[in-house]
Amino acid sequence: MGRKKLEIKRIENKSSRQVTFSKRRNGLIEKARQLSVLCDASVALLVVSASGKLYSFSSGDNLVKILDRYGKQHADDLKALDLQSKALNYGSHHELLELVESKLVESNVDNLSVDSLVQLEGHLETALSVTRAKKTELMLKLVETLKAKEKLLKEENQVLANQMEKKGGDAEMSPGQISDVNVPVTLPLLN
Amino acid sequence: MGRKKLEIKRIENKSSRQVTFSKRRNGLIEKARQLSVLCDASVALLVVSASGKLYSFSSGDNLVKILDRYGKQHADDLKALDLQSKALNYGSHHELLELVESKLVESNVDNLSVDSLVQLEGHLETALSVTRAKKTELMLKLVETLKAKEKLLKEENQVLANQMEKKGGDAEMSPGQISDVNVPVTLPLLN
DNA sequence: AACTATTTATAAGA
DNA sequence: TTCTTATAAATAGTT
Repeated sequence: MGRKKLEIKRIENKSSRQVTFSKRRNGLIEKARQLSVLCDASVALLVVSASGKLYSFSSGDNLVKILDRYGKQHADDLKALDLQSKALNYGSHHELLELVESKLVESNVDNLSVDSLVQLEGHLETALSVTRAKKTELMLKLVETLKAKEKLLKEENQVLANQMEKKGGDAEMSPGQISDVNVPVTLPLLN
Repeated sequence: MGRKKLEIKRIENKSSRQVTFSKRRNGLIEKARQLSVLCDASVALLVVSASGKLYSFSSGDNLVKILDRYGKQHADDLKALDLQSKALNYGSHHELLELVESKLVESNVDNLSVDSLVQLEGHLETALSVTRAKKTELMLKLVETLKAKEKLLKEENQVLANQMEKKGGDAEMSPGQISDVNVPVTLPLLN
């Protein structure tokens, strides 16, 4: 739907690929929203760019908003615990379960229809997917931050080493020895 | 994009809502496919109709195809075990984990970049969501089947009761007493 | 399911 | 990125 008909195959030019990605992603998300509103459907959409950035839409707005805040908390925890993600995963599932339980209690389980349970399950699946993807995004950011820090520290180290050299003296330190904070990044594949 | 501009709010007329759902769902899935191809992005789309039917798209075709077959196996198991889904859930996760492990071994983990791991995680998330939703769909079908069976049996029961009545005699059976197979359907909310 | 008048999305260009 | 605009695509209402 543009000036020319576009073949559906990978766009080789990088910048036009990015522009198209941005435009079509927005369009897709808007279409997903419209479908969920118009037809009363449960819709979940996850888009991960080639560079690992997450964009998502979910019709389960309430839960997702809760999980957005939750995701921020998660980010802070990750920073605090420095990638000790295992415990956090259990934590997150636990919290989510509590949330679900309270939801079920407040709506009087026994009177729920199979249909509404199925719908709830759909929302939960979505919320879980979004949470996991968000976690990945946050971890990526964290990794980038750490890499940036590492780079700065190495530069500082280099400067210091040069200063030592000027002063002269033994017991020199090779650059990178102290500041080499190559964090062992073990991504949890399944939560 | 039709004869008239349509407000984005729930379509009240049921049949036009269904028609619109069908059209827009197809459109959305096609758009999702195009985005993933054109821009080399990982896209997952789940749509659940108000009646609980699942439609999905995922750019991780390989895994999803495997999981489609896997879903059929799952269906057979469900039938065999008569809704003893708890054990099956563990089974499914276990099998999926094995699949992942073999994938990782065959591609030599140590050489994988963070990016490709992230991409793999995305695919797995999708696959898991699809599996869970498919499971729900299958369970719904199973429930429908059982309800249909129940109805047939009740009718048969009624016929038999009438025949008994004609013959005359004591020790009659009230209809529905034997054939009342109301299965306690406890849907597992989180797998 | 098709058709078709319109609206919408978007490719290219600025 | 953002805006503009010519054109392709999607789809609302109709048959």
